[in-house]
Amino acid sequence: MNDAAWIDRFEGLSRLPAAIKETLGERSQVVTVPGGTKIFGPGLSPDNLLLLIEGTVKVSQTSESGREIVLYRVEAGQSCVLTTACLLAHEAYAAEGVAETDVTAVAIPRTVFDELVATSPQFRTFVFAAYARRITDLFRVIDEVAFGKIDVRLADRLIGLAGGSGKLEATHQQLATELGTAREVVSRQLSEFQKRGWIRLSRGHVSLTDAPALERLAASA
Amino acid sequence: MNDAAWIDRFEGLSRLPAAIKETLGERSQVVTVPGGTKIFGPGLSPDNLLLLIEGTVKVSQTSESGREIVLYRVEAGQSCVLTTACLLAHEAYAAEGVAETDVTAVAIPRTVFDELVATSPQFRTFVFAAYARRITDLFRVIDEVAFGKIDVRLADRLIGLAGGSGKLEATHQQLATELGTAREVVSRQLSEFQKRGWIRLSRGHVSLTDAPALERLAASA
DNA sequence: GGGCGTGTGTGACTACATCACCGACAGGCG
DNA sequence: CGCCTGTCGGTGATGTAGTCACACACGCCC
Repeated sequence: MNDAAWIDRFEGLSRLPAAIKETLGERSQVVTVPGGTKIFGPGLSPDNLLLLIEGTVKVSQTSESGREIVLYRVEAGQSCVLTTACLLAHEAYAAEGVAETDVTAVAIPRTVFDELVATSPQFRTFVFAAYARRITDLFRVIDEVAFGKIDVRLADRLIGLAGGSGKLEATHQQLATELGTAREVVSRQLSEFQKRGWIRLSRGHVSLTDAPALERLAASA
Repeated sequence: MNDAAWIDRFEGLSRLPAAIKETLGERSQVVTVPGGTKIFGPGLSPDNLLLLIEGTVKVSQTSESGREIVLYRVEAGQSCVLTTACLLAHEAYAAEGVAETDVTAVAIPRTVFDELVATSPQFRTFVFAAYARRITDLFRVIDEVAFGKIDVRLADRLIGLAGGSGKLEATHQQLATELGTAREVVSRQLSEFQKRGWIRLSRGHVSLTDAPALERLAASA
Protein backbone atom coordinates (compact mmCIF):
# COMPACT_ATOMS: atom_id res chain seq x y z
CA MET A 1 0.00 0.00 0.00
CA ASN A 2 2.25 2.68 -1.31
CA ASP A 3 -0.48 4.95 -2.57
CA ALA A 4 1.55 8.12 -2.69
CA ALA A 5 0.01 11.42 -1.75
CA TRP A 6 1.63 13.19 -4.68
CA ILE A 7 -0.75 11.60 -7.16
CA ASP A 8 -3.59 13.89 -6.24
CA ARG A 9 -1.46 16.88 -7.01
CA PHE A 10 -1.84 16.06 -10.67
CA GLU A 11 -5.05 17.06 -12.22
CA GLY A 12 -5.91 14.16 -14.47
CA LEU A 13 -4.31 11.55 -12.25
CA SER A 14 -6.45 12.03 -9.18
CA ARG A 15 -9.29 10.26 -10.92
CA LEU A 16 -7.28 7.12 -11.55
CA PRO A 17 -8.72 3.90 -10.10
CA ALA A 18 -7.24 2.94 -6.74
CA ALA A 19 -5.46 -0.10 -8.17
CA ILE A 20 -3.64 1.98 -10.74
CA LYS A 21 -2.67 4.56 -8.18
CA GLU A 22 -1.16 1.80 -6.17
CA THR A 23 0.88 0.53 -9.09
CA LEU A 24 2.08 4.02 -9.73
CA GLY A 25 3.03 4.53 -6.12
CA GLU A 26 4.91 1.27 -5.91
CA ARG A 27 6.77 1.38 -9.15
CA SER A 28 7.82 4.98 -9.37
CA GLN A 29 10.30 6.88 -7.38
CA VAL A 30 10.48 10.36 -5.97
CA VAL A 31 13.70 12.09 -6.90
CA THR A 32 15.15 15.48 -6.15
CA VAL A 33 17.75 17.42 -8.06
CA PRO A 34 19.39 20.74 -7.21
CA GLY A 35 18.76 23.84 -9.29
CA GLY A 36 20.95 24.09 -12.35
CA THR A 37 21.03 20.38 -13.07
CA LYS A 38 20.69 19.42 -16.72
CA ILE A 39 17.76 17.01 -16.77
CA PHE A 40 17.91 16.01 -20.40
CA GLY A 41 19.53 17.17 -23.57
CA PRO A 42 21.58 16.03 -26.52
CA GLY A 43 23.30 12.89 -25.37
CA LEU A 44 21.29 12.66 -22.20
CA SER A 45 17.91 11.04 -22.68
CA PRO A 46 16.30 9.96 -19.46
CA ASP A 47 14.28 6.77 -19.58
CA ASN A 48 11.84 8.00 -17.04
CA LEU A 49 8.82 10.13 -17.43
CA LEU A 50 9.08 12.96 -14.92
CA LEU A 51 6.13 14.48 -13.10
CA LEU A 52 7.11 17.65 -11.28
CA ILE A 53 6.00 17.98 -7.71
CA GLU A 54 8.02 21.03 -6.86
CA GLY A 55 10.15 23.49 -8.81
CA THR A 56 10.36 24.29 -12.52
CA VAL A 57 12.27 22.95 -15.49
CA LYS A 58 13.21 25.29 -18.30
CA VAL A 59 13.28 23.72 -21.76
CA SER A 60 15.31 25.52 -24.38
CA GLN A 61 16.86 24.97 -27.74
CA THR A 62 20.25 25.98 -29.03
CA SER A 63 20.78 26.60 -32.72
CA GLU A 64 23.87 25.64 -34.65
CA SER A 65 25.03 29.21 -34.41
CA GLY A 66 24.99 28.92 -30.64
CA ARG A 67 22.00 31.11 -30.06
CA GLU A 68 19.39 29.93 -27.66
CA ILE A 69 15.66 30.29 -27.11
CA VAL A 70 13.41 29.16 -24.28
CA LEU A 71 10.63 26.91 -25.57
CA TYR A 72 8.54 26.44 -22.45
CA ARG A 73 8.68 25.66 -18.76
CA VAL A 74 7.47 22.60 -16.96
CA GLU A 75 5.87 23.69 -13.69
CA ALA A 76 4.82 21.79 -10.60
CA GLY A 77 1.86 19.59 -11.45
CA GLN A 78 3.01 19.09 -15.04
CA SER A 79 5.02 16.49 -16.86
CA CYS A 80 7.85 16.15 -19.35
CA VAL A 81 6.09 13.85 -21.82
CA LEU A 82 6.97 15.70 -24.93
CA THR A 83 10.68 15.72 -24.63
CA THR A 84 10.84 12.21 -23.32
CA ALA A 85 9.10 10.73 -26.33
CA CYS A 86 10.87 13.08 -28.62
CA LEU A 87 14.33 12.26 -27.48
CA LEU A 88 13.69 8.56 -27.38
CA ALA A 89 12.33 8.43 -30.87
CA HIS A 90 14.64 10.65 -32.85
CA GLU A 91 17.11 12.11 -30.47
CA ALA A 92 18.26 14.34 -33.28
CA TYR A 93 17.26 17.61 -31.80
CA ALA A 94 18.99 20.07 -29.59
CA ALA A 95 16.34 20.70 -26.97
CA GLU A 96 17.56 20.56 -23.42
CA GLY A 97 15.93 20.78 -20.03
CA VAL A 98 17.51 22.39 -17.00
CA ALA A 99 16.20 22.52 -13.47
CA GLU A 100 15.62 26.17 -12.80
CA THR A 101 15.14 25.68 -9.11
CA ASP A 102 15.59 22.73 -6.83
CA VAL A 103 13.24 20.18 -8.26
CA THR A 104 11.28 17.35 -6.69
CA ALA A 105 9.75 14.97 -9.19
CA VAL A 106 8.28 11.53 -9.62
CA ALA A 107 10.16 9.33 -12.04
CA ILE A 108 8.05 6.78 -13.85
CA PRO A 109 10.14 4.17 -15.66
CA ARG A 110 9.44 3.75 -19.33
CA THR A 111 8.08 0.25 -18.90
CA VAL A 112 5.62 1.37 -16.25
CA PHE A 113 4.62 4.29 -18.41
CA ASP A 114 3.91 1.97 -21.29
CA GLU A 115 1.92 -0.37 -19.10
CA LEU A 116 -0.17 2.44 -17.71
CA VAL A 117 -0.91 3.81 -21.15
CA ALA A 118 -2.09 0.34 -22.09
CA THR A 119 -4.27 -0.29 -19.08
CA SER A 120 -5.72 3.02 -17.99
CA PRO A 121 -7.92 5.24 -20.13
CA GLN A 122 -7.53 8.00 -17.57
CA PHE A 123 -3.77 7.80 -17.81
CA ARG A 124 -4.00 7.97 -21.59
CA THR A 125 -6.09 11.07 -21.33
CA PHE A 126 -3.56 12.55 -18.97
CA VAL A 127 -0.70 11.85 -21.35
CA PHE A 128 -2.40 13.14 -24.46
CA ALA A 129 -3.56 16.24 -22.63
CA ALA A 130 0.01 16.86 -21.56
CA TYR A 131 1.13 16.58 -25.17
CA ALA A 132 -1.56 18.93 -26.32
CA ARG A 133 -0.53 21.44 -23.71
CA ARG A 134 3.08 21.46 -24.85
CA ILE A 135 2.21 21.60 -28.48
CA THR A 136 0.03 24.65 -28.02
CA ASP A 137 2.95 26.18 -26.12
CA LEU A 138 5.14 25.59 -29.15
CA PHE A 139 2.52 27.07 -31.44
CA ARG A 140 2.48 30.17 -29.29
CA VAL A 141 6.26 30.44 -29.42
CA ILE A 142 6.22 30.21 -33.20
CA ASP A 143 3.55 32.85 -33.42
CA GLU A 144 5.41 35.21 -31.13
CA VAL A 145 8.79 34.75 -32.72
CA ALA A 146 7.43 35.11 -36.23
CA PHE A 147 5.01 37.98 -35.73
CA GLY A 148 5.47 39.50 -32.28
CA LYS A 149 7.23 42.75 -31.43
CA ILE A 150 10.01 42.49 -28.91
CA ASP A 151 8.85 45.28 -26.66
CA VAL A 152 5.56 43.44 -26.20
CA ARG A 153 7.24 40.09 -25.77
CA LEU A 154 9.74 41.46 -23.29
CA ALA A 155 7.06 43.12 -21.20
CA ASP A 156 5.17 39.85 -21.16
CA ARG A 157 8.21 37.92 -20.05
CA LEU A 158 9.10 40.37 -17.33
CA ILE A 159 5.66 39.99 -15.84
CA GLY A 160 5.75 36.23 -16.14
CA LEU A 161 9.17 35.87 -14.60
CA ALA A 162 8.61 38.38 -11.85
CA GLY A 163 5.55 36.55 -10.61
CA GLY A 164 3.78 38.17 -7.73
CA SER A 165 6.92 39.63 -6.23
CA GLY A 166 7.38 42.31 -8.84
CA LYS A 167 11.09 41.73 -9.14
CA LEU A 168 13.41 39.25 -10.77
CA GLU A 169 17.04 38.25 -10.88
CA ALA A 170 18.20 37.93 -14.46
CA THR A 171 20.92 39.30 -16.66
CA HIS A 172 20.03 40.95 -19.92
CA GLN A 173 21.58 37.99 -21.67
CA GLN A 174 19.25 35.60 -19.89
CA LEU A 175 16.26 37.68 -20.87
CA ALA A 176 17.50 37.72 -24.45
CA THR A 177 17.64 33.92 -24.36
CA GLU A 178 14.07 33.82 -23.13
CA LEU A 179 12.98 35.58 -26.30
CA GLY A 180 15.55 34.21 -28.71
CA THR A 181 16.96 37.64 -29.42
CA ALA A 182 20.21 39.51 -28.80
CA ARG A 183 21.34 41.03 -25.54
CA GLU A 184 21.75 44.53 -26.99
CA VAL A 185 18.14 44.52 -28.07
CA VAL A 186 17.04 43.65 -24.56
CA SER A 187 19.36 46.21 -22.98
CA ARG A 188 18.04 49.00 -25.16
CA GLN A 189 14.45 48.00 -24.58
CA LEU A 190 14.94 47.81 -20.82
CA SER A 191 16.50 51.26 -20.84
CA GLU A 192 13.45 52.50 -22.64
CA PHE A 193 11.14 50.91 -20.04
CA GLN A 194 13.19 52.44 -17.27
CA LYS A 195 13.04 55.85 -18.92
CA ARG A 196 9.26 55.51 -18.89
CA GLY A 197 9.38 54.70 -15.19
CA TRP A 198 8.02 51.20 -15.60
CA ILE A 199 10.99 49.35 -14.15
CA ARG A 200 14.17 49.96 -12.17
CA LEU A 201 17.40 48.31 -13.22
CA SER A 202 20.46 47.22 -11.39
CA ARG A 203 23.14 44.71 -12.15
CA GLY A 204 21.50 41.31 -12.62
CA HIS A 205 18.20 42.58 -11.29
CA VAL A 206 14.98 44.13 -12.54
CA SER A 207 12.17 45.45 -10.38
CA LEU A 208 8.81 46.36 -11.81
CA THR A 209 7.63 49.71 -10.61
CA ASP A 210 4.64 49.99 -12.89
CA ALA A 211 3.43 46.49 -13.63
CA PRO A 212 0.06 47.65 -14.99
CA ALA A 213 1.82 49.65 -17.68
CA LEU A 214 3.81 46.59 -18.70
CA GLU A 215 0.68 44.52 -18.71
CA ARG A 216 -1.04 46.98 -20.94
CA LEU A 217 1.84 46.80 -23.39
CA ALA A 218 1.97 43.03 -23.20
CA ALA A 219 -1.75 42.81 -23.83
CA SER A 220 -1.56 44.95 -26.98
CA ALA A 221 -0.64 41.77 -28.82
CA MET B 1 -11.30 -10.37 -43.68
CA ASN B 2 -10.89 -6.76 -44.54
CA ASP B 3 -7.15 -6.67 -44.09
CA ALA B 4 -6.56 -3.60 -46.16
CA ALA B 5 -3.51 -3.31 -48.34
CA TRP B 6 -2.92 0.27 -47.25
CA ILE B 7 -1.64 -0.80 -43.86
CA ASP B 8 1.69 -1.90 -45.21
CA ARG B 9 2.21 1.53 -46.66
CA PHE B 10 2.82 2.79 -43.17
CA GLU B 11 6.16 2.08 -41.74
CA GLY B 12 5.42 1.17 -38.16
CA LEU B 13 2.06 -0.40 -38.90
CA SER B 14 3.24 -3.17 -41.18
CA ARG B 15 4.56 -5.03 -38.19
CA LEU B 16 1.22 -5.11 -36.43
CA PRO B 17 -0.14 -8.56 -35.56
CA ALA B 18 -2.60 -9.92 -38.09
CA ALA B 19 -5.53 -9.66 -35.68
CA ILE B 20 -4.93 -5.98 -35.12
CA LYS B 21 -4.55 -5.34 -38.80
CA GLU B 22 -7.91 -6.94 -39.29
CA THR B 23 -9.55 -4.74 -36.68
CA LEU B 24 -8.03 -1.73 -38.31
CA GLY B 25 -9.21 -2.78 -41.73
CA GLU B 26 -12.74 -3.44 -40.56
CA ARG B 27 -13.30 -0.44 -38.39
CA SER B 28 -11.69 2.31 -40.38
CA GLN B 29 -12.72 3.88 -43.59
CA VAL B 30 -10.93 5.12 -46.65
CA VAL B 31 -11.98 8.63 -47.53
CA THR B 32 -11.02 11.02 -50.30
CA VAL B 33 -11.25 14.78 -50.37
CA PRO B 34 -10.50 17.18 -53.20
CA GLY B 35 -7.57 19.60 -53.07
CA GLY B 36 -8.31 22.79 -51.19
CA THR B 37 -10.58 21.18 -48.62
CA LYS B 38 -10.14 22.40 -45.08
CA ILE B 39 -9.52 19.24 -43.07
CA PHE B 40 -9.44 20.73 -39.64
CA GLY B 41 -9.16 24.12 -38.04
CA PRO B 42 -10.72 26.41 -35.48
CA GLY B 43 -14.26 25.22 -35.12
CA LEU B 44 -13.67 22.09 -37.13
CA SER B 45 -12.15 19.27 -35.11
CA PRO B 46 -12.39 15.93 -36.78
CA ASP B 47 -12.94 12.96 -34.54
CA ASN B 48 -10.94 10.68 -36.70
CA LEU B 49 -7.24 10.08 -36.86
CA LEU B 50 -6.21 10.44 -40.47
CA LEU B 51 -3.50 8.38 -42.12
CA LEU B 52 -2.60 9.76 -45.52
CA ILE B 53 -2.37 7.30 -48.36
CA GLU B 54 -2.10 9.82 -51.15
CA GLY B 55 -1.60 13.56 -51.34
CA THR B 56 -0.42 16.12 -48.81
CA VAL B 57 -2.00 18.22 -46.11
CA LYS B 58 -0.55 21.62 -45.29
CA VAL B 59 -0.79 22.66 -41.67
CA SER B 60 -0.51 26.35 -40.98
CA GLN B 61 -1.23 28.86 -38.30
CA THR B 62 -2.74 32.31 -38.56
CA SER B 63 -1.89 34.98 -36.03
CA GLU B 64 -4.30 37.50 -34.64
CA SER B 65 -2.87 40.06 -37.02
CA GLY B 66 -3.91 37.86 -39.92
CA ARG B 67 -0.42 36.77 -40.88
CA GLU B 68 0.13 33.14 -41.61
CA ILE B 69 2.94 30.63 -41.41
CA VAL B 70 3.18 27.03 -42.59
CA LEU B 71 4.06 24.71 -39.71
CA TYR B 72 4.57 21.44 -41.54
CA ARG B 73 3.13 19.12 -44.12
CA VAL B 74 1.62 15.72 -43.67
CA GLU B 75 2.74 13.53 -46.55
CA ALA B 76 1.58 10.16 -47.80
CA GLY B 77 2.53 7.51 -45.26
CA GLN B 78 2.20 9.90 -42.33
CA SER B 79 -0.54 10.76 -39.90
CA CYS B 80 -2.25 13.74 -38.33
CA VAL B 81 -1.88 12.68 -34.69
CA LEU B 82 -0.63 15.92 -33.35
CA THR B 83 -3.37 18.18 -34.44
CA THR B 84 -6.03 15.64 -33.65
CA ALA B 85 -5.07 15.35 -30.02
CA CYS B 86 -4.31 19.02 -29.82
CA LEU B 87 -7.62 20.21 -31.09
CA LEU B 88 -9.58 17.74 -29.04
CA ALA B 89 -7.91 18.67 -25.81
CA HIS B 90 -7.70 22.42 -25.91
CA GLU B 91 -9.07 23.56 -29.20
CA ALA B 92 -7.83 27.02 -28.35
CA TYR B 93 -5.34 27.34 -31.11
CA ALA B 94 -5.53 28.60 -34.60
CA ALA B 95 -3.78 25.81 -36.49
CA GLU B 96 -5.56 24.62 -39.56
CA GLY B 97 -5.01 21.87 -42.08
CA VAL B 98 -5.83 22.12 -45.73
CA ALA B 99 -5.58 19.44 -48.39
CA GLU B 100 -2.98 20.69 -50.79
CA THR B 101 -3.78 18.12 -53.40
CA ASP B 102 -6.54 15.60 -53.77
CA VAL B 103 -6.13 13.45 -50.69
CA THR B 104 -6.87 9.82 -49.99
CA ALA B 105 -6.71 8.87 -46.35
CA VAL B 106 -7.76 6.29 -43.82
CA ALA B 107 -10.00 7.61 -41.10
CA ILE B 108 -9.68 5.84 -37.77
CA PRO B 109 -12.48 6.74 -35.37
CA ARG B 110 -11.41 8.03 -32.01
CA THR B 111 -12.75 5.02 -30.16
CA VAL B 112 -10.84 2.62 -32.37
CA PHE B 113 -7.72 4.71 -31.97
CA ASP B 114 -8.05 4.54 -28.22
CA GLU B 115 -8.61 0.83 -28.29
CA LEU B 116 -5.58 0.24 -30.48
CA VAL B 117 -3.39 2.34 -28.25
CA ALA B 118 -4.54 0.20 -25.35
CA THR B 119 -4.03 -3.16 -26.98
CA SER B 120 -1.10 -2.86 -29.32
CA PRO B 121 2.43 -1.94 -28.28
CA GLN B 122 3.35 -1.56 -31.94
CA PHE B 123 0.53 0.88 -32.47
CA ARG B 124 1.65 2.85 -29.43
CA THR B 125 5.13 3.06 -30.85
CA PHE B 126 3.69 4.23 -34.14
CA VAL B 127 1.68 6.95 -32.46
CA PHE B 128 4.46 8.25 -30.27
CA ALA B 129 6.89 8.20 -33.15
CA ALA B 130 4.44 10.26 -35.16
CA TYR B 131 4.24 12.76 -32.32
CA ALA B 132 8.00 12.93 -32.06
CA ARG B 133 8.27 13.53 -35.75
CA ARG B 134 5.90 16.49 -35.66
CA ILE B 135 7.45 17.95 -32.59
CA THR B 136 10.90 17.96 -34.11
CA ASP B 137 9.34 19.64 -37.14
CA LEU B 138 8.05 22.36 -34.85
CA PHE B 139 11.43 22.71 -33.20
CA ARG B 140 12.96 23.18 -36.61
CA VAL B 141 10.43 25.85 -37.50
CA ILE B 142 11.18 27.73 -34.31
CA ASP B 143 14.87 27.55 -34.95
CA GLU B 144 14.51 28.80 -38.51
CA VAL B 145 12.11 31.59 -37.72
CA ALA B 146 14.14 32.79 -34.76
CA PHE B 147 17.63 32.49 -36.18
CA GLY B 148 17.49 31.72 -39.88
CA LYS B 149 18.12 34.13 -42.74
CA ILE B 150 15.35 34.44 -45.25
CA ASP B 151 17.48 33.98 -48.35
CA VAL B 152 18.56 30.61 -46.99
CA ARG B 153 15.07 29.69 -45.91
CA LEU B 154 13.56 30.74 -49.22
CA ALA B 155 16.10 28.77 -51.22
CA ASP B 156 15.33 25.76 -49.07
CA ARG B 157 11.61 26.12 -49.61
CA LEU B 158 11.93 26.58 -53.35
CA ILE B 159 13.82 23.33 -53.61
CA GLY B 160 11.38 21.53 -51.34
CA LEU B 161 8.31 22.76 -53.17
CA ALA B 162 9.71 22.28 -56.66
CA GLY B 163 10.44 18.65 -55.99
CA GLY B 164 12.10 16.82 -58.85
CA SER B 165 10.41 18.88 -61.54
CA GLY B 166 12.44 22.01 -60.95
CA LYS B 167 9.43 24.29 -61.21
CA LEU B 168 6.52 25.34 -59.05
CA GLU B 169 3.27 27.24 -59.22
CA ALA B 170 3.07 29.71 -56.39
CA THR B 171 2.52 33.40 -55.93
CA HIS B 172 5.03 35.42 -53.97
CA GLN B 173 2.40 35.78 -51.27
CA GLN B 174 2.10 32.02 -50.94
CA LEU B 175 5.84 31.69 -50.60
CA ALA B 176 5.80 34.42 -47.97
CA THR B 177 3.22 32.42 -46.04
CA GLU B 178 5.46 29.38 -46.20
CA LEU B 179 8.12 31.31 -44.34
CA GLY B 180 5.91 33.53 -42.21
CA THR B 181 7.30 36.67 -43.77
CA ALA B 182 6.03 39.49 -45.99
CA ARG B 183 5.46 39.31 -49.71
CA GLU B 184 7.78 42.20 -50.52
CA VAL B 185 10.63 40.40 -48.84
CA VAL B 186 10.03 37.35 -50.98
CA SER B 187 9.65 39.41 -54.15
CA ARG B 188 12.95 41.17 -53.61
CA GLN B 189 14.73 37.97 -52.74
CA LEU B 190 13.36 36.21 -55.79
CA SER B 191 14.49 39.10 -57.98
CA GLU B 192 17.93 38.71 -56.51
CA PHE B 193 17.94 34.98 -57.25
CA GLN B 194 16.81 35.68 -60.79
CA LYS B 195 19.51 38.29 -61.25
CA ARG B 196 22.02 35.63 -60.27
CA GLY B 197 20.53 33.32 -62.87
CA TRP B 198 19.33 30.75 -60.34
CA ILE B 199 15.64 30.95 -61.19
CA ARG B 200 13.29 32.31 -63.83
CA LEU B 201 10.14 34.09 -62.79
CA SER B 202 6.78 34.53 -64.36
CA ARG B 203 3.38 35.36 -62.97
CA GLY B 204 2.48 32.72 -60.40
CA HIS B 205 5.36 30.53 -61.46
CA VAL B 206 8.99 29.91 -60.56
CA SER B 207 11.37 27.63 -62.41
CA LEU B 208 14.70 26.68 -61.00
CA THR B 209 17.47 27.07 -63.53
CA ASP B 210 20.34 26.46 -61.17
CA ALA B 211 19.11 24.18 -58.41
CA PRO B 212 22.63 23.33 -57.20
CA ALA B 213 23.31 26.98 -56.45
CA LEU B 214 20.10 27.19 -54.43
CA GLU B 215 21.01 24.02 -52.62
CA ARG B 216 24.39 25.40 -51.73
CA LEU B 217 22.78 28.49 -50.29
CA ALA B 218 20.16 26.43 -48.43
CA ALA B 219 22.88 24.23 -46.97
CA SER B 220 24.85 27.18 -45.61
CA ALA B 221 22.56 27.03 -42.60
C1' DG C 1 -10.96 48.81 -76.47
C1' DG C 2 -12.15 49.88 -71.13
C1' DG C 3 -12.71 48.10 -66.70
C1' DC C 4 -11.29 45.07 -62.90
C1' DG C 5 -8.97 41.85 -59.82
C1' DT C 6 -4.94 39.85 -58.72
C1' DG C 7 -0.07 39.62 -58.79
C1' DT C 8 4.37 42.04 -58.82
C1' DG C 9 7.96 46.03 -58.44
C1' DT C 10 9.82 49.85 -55.82
C1' DG C 11 11.18 53.57 -52.61
C1' DA C 12 11.14 55.35 -48.06
C1' DC C 13 11.05 54.25 -43.48
C1' DT C 14 11.13 51.55 -39.05
C1' DA C 15 12.54 47.69 -36.29
C1' DC C 16 15.60 44.36 -35.13
C1' DA C 17 20.17 41.93 -35.45
C1' DT C 18 25.02 42.19 -35.67
C1' DC C 19 29.65 43.93 -34.84
C1' DA C 20 32.99 46.18 -32.40
C1' DC C 21 34.25 48.18 -28.52
C1' DC C 22 34.44 50.37 -23.93
C1' DG C 23 33.34 51.34 -19.38
C1' DA C 24 31.22 49.75 -14.78
C1' DC C 25 30.95 46.72 -11.18
C1' DA C 26 32.11 42.74 -8.02
C1' DG C 27 35.17 39.37 -6.20
C1' DG C 28 39.70 37.64 -5.27
C1' DC C 29 44.26 38.43 -3.96
C1' DG C 30 48.79 40.54 -3.45
C1' DC D 1 44.12 49.17 0.23
C1' DG D 2 45.02 48.91 -5.02
C1' DC D 3 45.13 45.99 -8.73
C1' DC D 4 43.58 42.25 -11.76
C1' DT D 5 40.04 39.74 -13.96
C1' DG D 6 35.63 38.14 -15.40
C1' DT D 7 31.00 39.27 -16.07
C1' DC D 8 27.61 42.65 -17.10
C1' DG D 9 25.75 46.53 -19.34
C1' DG D 10 25.86 50.80 -22.67
C1' DT D 11 26.49 52.71 -27.29
C1' DG D 12 27.31 53.83 -32.18
C1' DA D 13 27.66 52.13 -36.84
C1' DT D 14 26.02 49.12 -40.15
C1' DG D 15 23.27 45.39 -42.30
C1' DT D 16 19.11 42.78 -42.92
C1' DA D 17 14.25 42.19 -42.62
C1' DG D 18 9.50 43.89 -42.05
C1' DT D 19 6.15 47.80 -42.96
C1' DC D 20 3.70 51.20 -45.60
C1' DA D 21 2.14 53.34 -49.62
C1' DC D 22 1.53 53.20 -54.08
C1' DA D 23 2.22 52.31 -59.12
C1' DC D 24 2.27 49.26 -62.69
C1' DA D 25 1.50 44.73 -65.36
C1' DC D 26 -1.02 40.98 -66.70
C1' DG D 27 -5.08 38.22 -67.75
C1' DC D 28 -9.87 38.10 -68.04
C1' DC D 29 -14.52 39.54 -68.85
C1' DC D 30 -17.46 42.49 -70.84
